[in-house]
Amino acid sequence: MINFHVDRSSSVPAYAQLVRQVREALRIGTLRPGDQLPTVRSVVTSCTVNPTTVLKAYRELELSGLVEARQGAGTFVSGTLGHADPHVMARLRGSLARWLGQAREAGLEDEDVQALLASVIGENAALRNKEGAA
Amino acid sequence: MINFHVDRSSSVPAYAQLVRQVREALRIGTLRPGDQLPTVRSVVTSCTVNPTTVLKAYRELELSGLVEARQGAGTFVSGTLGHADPHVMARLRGSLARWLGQAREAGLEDEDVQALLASVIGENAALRNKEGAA
Amino acid sequence: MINFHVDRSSSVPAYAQLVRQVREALRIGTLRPGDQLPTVRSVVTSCTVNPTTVLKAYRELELSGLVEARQGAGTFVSGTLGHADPHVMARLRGSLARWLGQAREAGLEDEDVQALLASVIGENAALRNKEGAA
Amino acid sequence: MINFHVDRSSSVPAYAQLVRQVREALRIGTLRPGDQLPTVRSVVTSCTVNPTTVLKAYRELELSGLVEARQGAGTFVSGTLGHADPHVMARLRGSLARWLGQAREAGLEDEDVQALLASVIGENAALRNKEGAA
DNA sequence: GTGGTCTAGACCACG
DNA sequence: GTGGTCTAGACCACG
Repeated sequence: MINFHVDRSSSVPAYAQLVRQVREALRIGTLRPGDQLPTVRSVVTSCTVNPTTVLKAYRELELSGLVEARQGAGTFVSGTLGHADPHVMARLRGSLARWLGQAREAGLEDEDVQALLASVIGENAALRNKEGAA
Repeated sequence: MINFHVDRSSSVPAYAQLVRQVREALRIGTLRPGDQLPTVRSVVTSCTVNPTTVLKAYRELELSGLVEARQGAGTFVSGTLGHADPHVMARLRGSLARWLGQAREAGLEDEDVQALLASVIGENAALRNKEGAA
Repeated sequence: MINFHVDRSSSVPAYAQLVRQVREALRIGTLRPGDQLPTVRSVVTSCTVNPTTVLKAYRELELSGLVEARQGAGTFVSGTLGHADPHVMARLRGSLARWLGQAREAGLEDEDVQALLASVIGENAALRNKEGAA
Repeated sequence: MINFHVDRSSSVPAYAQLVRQVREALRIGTLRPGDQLPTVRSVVTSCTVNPTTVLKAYRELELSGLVEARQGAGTFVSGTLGHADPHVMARLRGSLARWLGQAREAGLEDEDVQALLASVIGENAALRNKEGAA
C-alpha cells in the first residue's frame, strides 16, 4: 500500500501532494488497478492533515478516473497512467539509478539532479517543437 | 537572461514557479552571480502575472540570499547553488539526455520520467538512511 | 495578546512597524513561544490596514523563524529573541523607568530620549570597536 | 560636522534615515544653529546614495525650518529641536550611559535595550493619558 | 525606468 | 473562521 508523506513547508498544497504521489505510483507501477488506497482516517493520522484535505485529493483522483470510492469498503485504484512495458520500465529504472550514482559521486544534490532533468526535458521539448514546425 | 514561463493550471503557485525556475537555472549554471533577472515589469507582461506576484518571488529569492534587488537598477544574482564542476555537469547532462532518449523510445512520457527519477531518488535516500543508521 | 498600532504618518512602512512590535514584545518577554498573534483579519480591522500588509509582516517573521502560521488555526510564536533573565530584565526596566522620570522632569521629550539612547549606544559601539582593534 | 550613515537593508527609506540623523544630532546638541551639513556631493560618495536622495532629505529638513540652503555656500542648521539645558543633558547622558553599562553586563543586546526603552516610554504615555483623563 | 508598499477585494486551502 | 495567493492599479523611493 502506498505510503503518503506531506511536506508542510512546501508551497504545493497538501492535497496536491497526495494526488501527485498517487499519480507517480501509478506511473512507476507501484500502484495497480484494484489496489486499495489508505483510508482517509489513516492518512489523517499518518500525515497529520485534516480529513477534508484527504477527501479533496481522493475526489480529484476519482474525477480523473484513477480511483473509485466504494462506500464502506475504501478507495481503490481503477485506472492506469503510462503504458510502458514493466520490463522495459525496470531496465530504464536500473540505468537511471546507475546514472544517479555517478551524479552523486560527482557531488550533485537532489535539487541539482532534478534541475538537470527539468532542463534536459525542456531542451528536448524545444527540439521536438522545432521539428514539428519544420 | 532567464526566460520565465508560468503554468496557470498547475497547483504550484505562480510565484513558486518563478522561484523554482531561478533556483534550477542557478543549479545548472544558466544563471550566474552578477546576471540580471528580468525586470518585474517585463515578467508581468511576458507571463501575464501581477507585479506583486513577481515581487513575492524575487523577495523570497532575496531573503534566501540568492539575488539582490537594487532599487532603480534591477534585480541581480548574488549567490550560487550547487557547486559541481561545469565539465562534470555537462558530461552528466549528456548521459542523462541519452537515457531520456531511450526512455522516450520506450514510450515514456514526461510524467513517467519524472516519477521514475523521484522514485529512484527516494529509494536512494532510504538506502543511505539505513547505512547511516547501521 | 499583543496589541498592534500602526502610525500611518511614519516613514517606516506599516508592515515593518508590525514586525518591529512583535520583535520588541519578544525581547521584553511580553510575547512567548506558543502565544498566538492576532489573526490577520483582526489586525486588518483594528489597525485599518490591508490583509496583505499583515501577511507580509507575518511572513517576514515566519521566515526569520520567530512565528509559525498554521493554516486554519492562526499564527503562533515559535522562537525567542534575547535571552536575559526576566528578573534582571525587570530590574533594568525599573532603573530605566526612574531615569526616564528624571529626563521628563528636565523637560526632555520622547524624541530627545530616543536620540540620547541612540547616541550613547553608538558611542559605546565605537569604544568597543576601538578596544577590539587594540 | 555630522557623519551620515545609511543602512540599505533597513526598511526605513534612505532619505528618512538622513533626516532622522540630523534631527537626533539637533536633539543631543551635536548639531547647532550655524553648523554646516555635509555637501550633497560628499554624502553621495560617503553613503553611496543618489544626489536626489540627499536633496530630498535636505529639502524636508528645510521645509520643517531646521536647515537653510544657501546657494553656492552649502546647507546650514537654522533651527533647534529640544530645549533642555546642555548641562542637564550631559548629566542625563552620563546616567543613561551607566545604565547601559549595567544592561550590557547583564547580556542585553542593542535591540533588547531599544525594546525596553520603547516599552517604558509606552507605559509612561499610557499612565499620563489615564491621569489626563482623570 | 526600476523595485517597493499598499489598497480593495476575489477566491482558494485547511481545520 | 484562519492563513495564503492573486489581480488591478495607485503611488512612493531611488538611479
